[in-house]
Amino acid sequence: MDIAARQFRARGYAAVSLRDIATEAGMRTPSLYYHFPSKDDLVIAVMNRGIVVVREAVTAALAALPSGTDPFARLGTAMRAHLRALHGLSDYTSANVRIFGQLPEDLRRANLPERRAYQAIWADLLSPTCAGNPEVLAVRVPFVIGALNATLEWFDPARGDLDALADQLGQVLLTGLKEQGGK
Amino acid sequence: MDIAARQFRARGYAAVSLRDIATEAGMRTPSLYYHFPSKDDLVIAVMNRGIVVVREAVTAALAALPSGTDPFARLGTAMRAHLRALHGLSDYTSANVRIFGQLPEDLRRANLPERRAYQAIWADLLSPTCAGNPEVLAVRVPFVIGALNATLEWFDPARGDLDALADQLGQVLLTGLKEQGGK
DNA sequence: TTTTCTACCTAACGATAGGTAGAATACTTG
DNA sequence: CAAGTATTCTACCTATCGTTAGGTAGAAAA
Repeated sequence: MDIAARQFRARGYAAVSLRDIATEAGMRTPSLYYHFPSKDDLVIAVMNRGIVVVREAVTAALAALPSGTDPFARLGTAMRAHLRALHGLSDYTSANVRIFGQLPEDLRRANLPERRAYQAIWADLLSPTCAGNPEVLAVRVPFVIGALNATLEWFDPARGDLDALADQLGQVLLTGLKEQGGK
Repeated sequence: MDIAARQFRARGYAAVSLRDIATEAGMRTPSLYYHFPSKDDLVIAVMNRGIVVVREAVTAALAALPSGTDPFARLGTAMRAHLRALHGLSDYTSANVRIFGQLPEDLRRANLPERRAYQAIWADLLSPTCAGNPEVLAVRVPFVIGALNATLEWFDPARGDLDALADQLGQVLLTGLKEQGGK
């Protein structure tokens, strides 16, 4: 599964064949079928773990905060934890974000329960910013998650500081572009 | 190309075969080869047009503004035009955003010149928010474009008002989440 | 000692992919 | 109308895909 996640992340869902995965794992293709009944089951397992990993990372980071922490500080912490999971922790979360849009609909549906559970965390985090307006919340939750996930397409943690990125994005999302972005 | 863009947008790059495109176009697969020398050439043409379309839409919207318009009003106008191109105008831009991450590296590289030209527009728009700090600008440009593009994964223009979305996202991006999102 | 399980193997299947060769048809122009 | 060009056709190729069938060596359990 580690190998599958790495390859899915790097090259996409359809472009990675079971042969590719088996080769890197040092075995023959059909041997994979001892561990997974089909490619679909393998990819579902990778996808679900991707959400579990990031959810655990975010909840752990929030739990480490002193109780009564300012809602905006909690948001910043969650953003940082999410970005870390995306760019550093493992390939599962990044693989999930990368290939979710490439999956046929039934595979996507299989990942929806995990995704909804994760979105619920962000709904809690963001509801203080929405004045109890559910329509605003319903937009802000996917928007923030989507904006963070989109960094996967352009930010390279090998060439830039992940913490600096988290700081900058936290500032933009919390205080807006009108706030000058200086040192 | 219209049909190819629609299918790429809906089902991804690898999942769409030349047979699918030809069938919907009312012809046989080899007939496509009269118009495009390969699938790669077809997809490159679609990808490039996708950026051209959104760039023209944004520059036209900006040109229609009275001269001397406030930089933040210009930003809001550009965001709205970008979202319109993504969700309404044509399938080329949405296809581009959807499948760019799925393409093999050489095809992605073929689209980079257009993408860079489009990013230059946003660099101009955003530089007033960065106090002349090039590192901040280098983060904010892809961040804003990526955040807008990410709406493609969760917003359905058939079930929500695109203008309302543009208003909300403009507010969040310009003034931040700390600004309560009310009516 | 007999049986079952684990973790792989080789060989091959049907389906589908992008692509090619060359004949047939449609359209335009002298 | 004839010639030539533009477009689409039929028929086929090779490569690769996910998957299945059937088997094997060795460890674990009965």
